[in-house]
Amino acid sequence: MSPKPVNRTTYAILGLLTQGPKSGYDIKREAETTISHFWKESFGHIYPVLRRLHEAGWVDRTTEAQTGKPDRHVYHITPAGRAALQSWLREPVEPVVTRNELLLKLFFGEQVEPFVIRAHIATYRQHHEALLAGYQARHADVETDPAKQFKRLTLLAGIHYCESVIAWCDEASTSLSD
Amino acid sequence: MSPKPVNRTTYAILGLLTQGPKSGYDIKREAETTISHFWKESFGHIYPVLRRLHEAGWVDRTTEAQTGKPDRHVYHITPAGRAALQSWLREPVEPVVTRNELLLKLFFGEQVEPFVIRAHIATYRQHHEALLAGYQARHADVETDPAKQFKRLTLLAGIHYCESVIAWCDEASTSLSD
DNA sequence: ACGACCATGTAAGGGGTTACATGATTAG
DNA sequence: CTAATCATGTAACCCCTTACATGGTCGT
Repeated sequence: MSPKPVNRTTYAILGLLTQGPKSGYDIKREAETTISHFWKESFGHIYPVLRRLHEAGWVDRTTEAQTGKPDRHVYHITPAGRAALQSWLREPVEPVVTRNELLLKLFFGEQVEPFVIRAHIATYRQHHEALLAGYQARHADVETDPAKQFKRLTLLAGIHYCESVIAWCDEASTSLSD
Repeated sequence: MSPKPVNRTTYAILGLLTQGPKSGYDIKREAETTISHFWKESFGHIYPVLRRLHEAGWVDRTTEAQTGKPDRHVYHITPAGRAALQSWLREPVEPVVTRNELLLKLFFGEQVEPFVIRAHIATYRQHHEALLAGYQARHADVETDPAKQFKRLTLLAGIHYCESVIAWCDEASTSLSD
């Protein structure tokens, strides 16, 4: 019940735990299949944060002994954890500027031969086309299920984003070829 | 001429120094007026990095004595620094997943009353509308100057991005009101 | 035989932000 | 009189990733 953990990993984990008890390993897997298009977590951070969540009383822990593997620690969100998550959900979202390395290279593009930047943009476009295809497939899977509305909307955000990137790449390529 | 600095701040600084010699203070100001829509730097990082760039021989430094202020250190990019920048510019851009806190809150939206999420989206939309207006104004300023093509394209990316966010917000709002 | 999956955790280290310390000048 | 601008730098701190350590089972 001591120092409140406050980083964003905290809330990602608490959120995933509202969908059922999970081990650290489960949390990683679940994050990869559900929120990975806008959120990544690593084991090296998940385990220490789970420990702090436990100390803060935001999660309970049960241990399942296993043979040939480390004990499996299963975490359950507590009412205090749920309250902490809700209070975070209600807080306003601070706008942040995301660093974009492609744009940084483009901005200093005059320092290299034009084909270098054109190639970067072509790769960037391809990457976002692949992402888009993935999002569209996953979107189709959840499109008609009203219980998956929130998930659907996060995928829709990805779709819009990729489409805008692709359109920009095309404009930029044209502009750089003149 | 010792340990190569390799972080991204390094290259942002080197890039800005190709446009003329600058002090740490100048670099911060310049970053804010040119690349701030996709890149932020803080003093607490600029000064130590400049020092390492100097030690690596990627920048030269001249000192201007001043009255009532600390000495002004002006940094000039060296040929070695320029080569380092170019080699970085030629390297492929690694795709990264950017954490998006709004989407994380949305994903766990069922944990709070619907109006909470709707309000977050409305704020998000407003914010991106304001950004869009700014980008459009700056884009108009550079639209006809072929020497500012790269800058123009980074602004265009911001415009596309904001438009896609706004369109998504509208779809999401409608979907959440049904 | 080899890799993937299961399962936890630590250690090292980098990258970055914020706050602090100092202080003169100038504009509103 | 207050805030902003100029100007440098340090210290504390957090957040997070990568690599390491360990090792059994299962599929191909």
